[in-house]
Amino acid sequence: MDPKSQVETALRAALAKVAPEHADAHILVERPKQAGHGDFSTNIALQLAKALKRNPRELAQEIARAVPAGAFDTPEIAGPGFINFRLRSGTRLAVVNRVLKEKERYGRAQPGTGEKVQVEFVSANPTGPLHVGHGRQAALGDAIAALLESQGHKVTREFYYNDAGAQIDKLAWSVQARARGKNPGDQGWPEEGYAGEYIEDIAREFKGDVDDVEAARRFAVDYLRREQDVDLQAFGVKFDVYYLESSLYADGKVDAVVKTWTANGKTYEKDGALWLRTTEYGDDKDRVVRKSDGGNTYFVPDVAYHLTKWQRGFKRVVDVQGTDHHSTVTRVRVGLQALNAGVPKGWPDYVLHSIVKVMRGGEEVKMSKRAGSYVTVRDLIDWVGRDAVRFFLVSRKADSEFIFDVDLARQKSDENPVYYVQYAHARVCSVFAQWGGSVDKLASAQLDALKHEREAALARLLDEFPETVAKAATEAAPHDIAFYLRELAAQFHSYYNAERILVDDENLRTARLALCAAVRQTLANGLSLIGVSAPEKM
RNA sequence: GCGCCCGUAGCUCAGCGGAUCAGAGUAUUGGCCUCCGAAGCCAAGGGUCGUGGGUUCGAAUCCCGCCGGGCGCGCCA
Repeated sequence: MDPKSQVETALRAALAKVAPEHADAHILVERPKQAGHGDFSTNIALQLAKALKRNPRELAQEIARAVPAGAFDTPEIAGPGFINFRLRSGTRLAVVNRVLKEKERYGRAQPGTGEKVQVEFVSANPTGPLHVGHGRQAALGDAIAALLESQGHKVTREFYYNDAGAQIDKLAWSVQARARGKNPGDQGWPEEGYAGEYIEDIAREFKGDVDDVEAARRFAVDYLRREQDVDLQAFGVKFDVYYLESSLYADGKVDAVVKTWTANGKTYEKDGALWLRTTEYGDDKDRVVRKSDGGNTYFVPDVAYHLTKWQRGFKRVVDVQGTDHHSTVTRVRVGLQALNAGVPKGWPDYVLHSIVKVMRGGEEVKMSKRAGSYVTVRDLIDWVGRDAVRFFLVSRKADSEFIFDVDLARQKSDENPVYYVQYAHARVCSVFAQWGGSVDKLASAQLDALKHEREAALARLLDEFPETVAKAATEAAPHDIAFYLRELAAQFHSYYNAERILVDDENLRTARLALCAAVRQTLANGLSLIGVSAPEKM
């Protein structure tokens, strides 16, 4: 049993004695930030003081006395009534052996114990190169998928191509116009056409009949999908499923959705259009389903698509999208409800991310040569490298605006958090290279010799990793991992500077090497979750 | 106007199922390499947590108003 569970179990037992009527109360066990407050603490006495009409400190005292002896010293009472636990050194250090035994599995749940889940992200229209917003989605989505996998879930990474809408027509017309030698703004240039340089490339390589819009469309979509794939590959992101919007029409799934709504009595005709009574489900107004010109509005295929997700058996679905699409959240959920297909009310989950601003040389960069009006993922990777892009884009809460400082990310120095973490990993590798012994033997190393507070602090942090990962997975919040890694790297660098690892005393040397190996393993495991490499040399 | 999100140190941001929560990085200043990688470490200064109320023994954290910013409010996707 891990130390935290031991503390929880002991507290539960104490509570049963002191306050049997609250024996099943929720016991919050925290890890105090200040080492002086021990390894764990609980505010349970403060929580129960009122109900029991007791003085919180006295109650805490009584609970503390009732705690069965275990893997920790006698609990202390502090502040208004906190109970602080200090682990015995051996208990605390045991995590080192655990990490070395579990290796890349440390921090992961038993595989195959979870559910079938899906993360949908990027889902860029095939109308141009991927921009930085897609990059943020790719970094977030892939990390969220990895986090869910770490909890034992069977995860499908899915990319949805809107290859059937009006924007594709514009793409085809733009390519056609370029192929005819027209430039943006010329007579005959399509309204709201795509002006980026990449359209010229596509037009140049298009060898088909210029008058055949269908051919131009197919060629352009294929071309851009290939290009996006190349970028995603460079970013290290792989999808399991590419789902084409056009297939929903081909399979009749879009029409089926409209039919079901109508059969369920959820629609009505007005002004020559077909409306869905979304207000029945809390929307602020009803929505048009079929326009007076006969076409569907975009949210019909969206609902049809999400219905397939449900029918494919995904218990949990996370959609990663920009906040500019947040109005679709309600509509997709409501549209699914109106189908009476047994879809739960708040399904699916959404992670909405804010915009990314790219700063370089103190100014915002808005243009890219290739795409014209926006900075591409490829630009970013070319400028700062894949690891830095990944780490940066994942290091903020999704819903906060993100300012990507290109100059900072380029620096190979202490100012750059990516290198800071990777450097910690490389540093351990360097020590092991010098030592030259067998790391495998360290898994069962004796650790009694580790007596410094810095060593205790590292052990505490290592012990915290699994719950950090679990929380990040539940909350779909990869930035927790980035912050954890920074903290672990900081603790390690500090330790490294203060104490020598390769000392003459063999016992101490072995124990310290084991600790370092555990740090390295945990850094590598964390970096892998956010798709960043753990280099042995830099 | 309505809805959602955001407002924490000069700058970029964590913390927000209340207490042991005023934090990190960066910038500034001052130290540390005959010693396992100085891409590192140690130390100092810096914030009435946008603002005004409310709930609570206790609020950056929960509730309401206001101010400031973002995004949505199409028979566009």
